[in-house]
Amino acid sequence: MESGLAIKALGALAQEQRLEAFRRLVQAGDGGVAAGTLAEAMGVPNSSLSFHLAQLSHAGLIVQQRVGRSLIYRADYRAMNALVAYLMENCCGGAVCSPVPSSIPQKAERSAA
Amino acid sequence: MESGLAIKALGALAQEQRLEAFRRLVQAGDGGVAAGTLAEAMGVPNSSLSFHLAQLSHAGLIVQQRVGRSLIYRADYRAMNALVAYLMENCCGGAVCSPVPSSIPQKAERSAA
DNA sequence: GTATTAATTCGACTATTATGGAAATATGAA
DNA sequence: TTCATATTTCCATAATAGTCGAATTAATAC
Repeated sequence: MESGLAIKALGALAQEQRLEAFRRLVQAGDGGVAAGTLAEAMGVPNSSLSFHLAQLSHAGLIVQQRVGRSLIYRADYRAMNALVAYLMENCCGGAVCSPVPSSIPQKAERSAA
Repeated sequence: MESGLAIKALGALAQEQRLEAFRRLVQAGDGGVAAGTLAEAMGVPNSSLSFHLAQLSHAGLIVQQRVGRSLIYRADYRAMNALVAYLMENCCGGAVCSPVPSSIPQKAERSAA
């Protein structure tokens, strides 16, 4: 991933409503969510959410698909993977950034405290 | 990591100069870099870089330490770890986000000791 | 065709962020 | 103390981002 795209993706996620919207889309999985449904669930005006979805979309983090009158949005996991990979490669000293998802029992905390 | 802090960290990295500054600090490792040295290396006015360093600092991604007349800045790897972990847990479907950046040359020089 | 539903784009506004020179603060040296 | 260095804070300004009602486009149904 190129740094300009990473910056766009980071900026897209760096906002309360957008982060929440993205999280909901991730949770919704492959089925995705229609724009209006999402706006109502979040208690945000349609036009505001539309603005935020456009930003996420422009950053490549979500994709849209028209189904009848609705526009279904879905998280693009590959883009998210690419972003996480970028951060680990470029911002974690080139070494392992100890990714450790919480479900895995942890052996020991390193010197950290 | 709490979502408010994640948003701050994401926002801190979502800017060209700040992302570059952070990357340079990561590369510099434990020795850190003085503010002025970094500003000159990046070709950015001192006052501008100071503003950006303050943002990174406020987001918890870097720390500062005075050494004589200089202020040395260092990347805080734990904060970065926490951010990556947050993204993987909350924005990758709760499952593995297939991080695997294949072969990274392990640099081995880090606080682990 | 008109009406209804779903969503976006427009427009006007407010708020936040970024920029960089000048002034202020902090340290160390003569 | 006075001078030089290192960096921040202040200030004014420019630029970008966020908000949301109203107008517009798109699809479907009657």
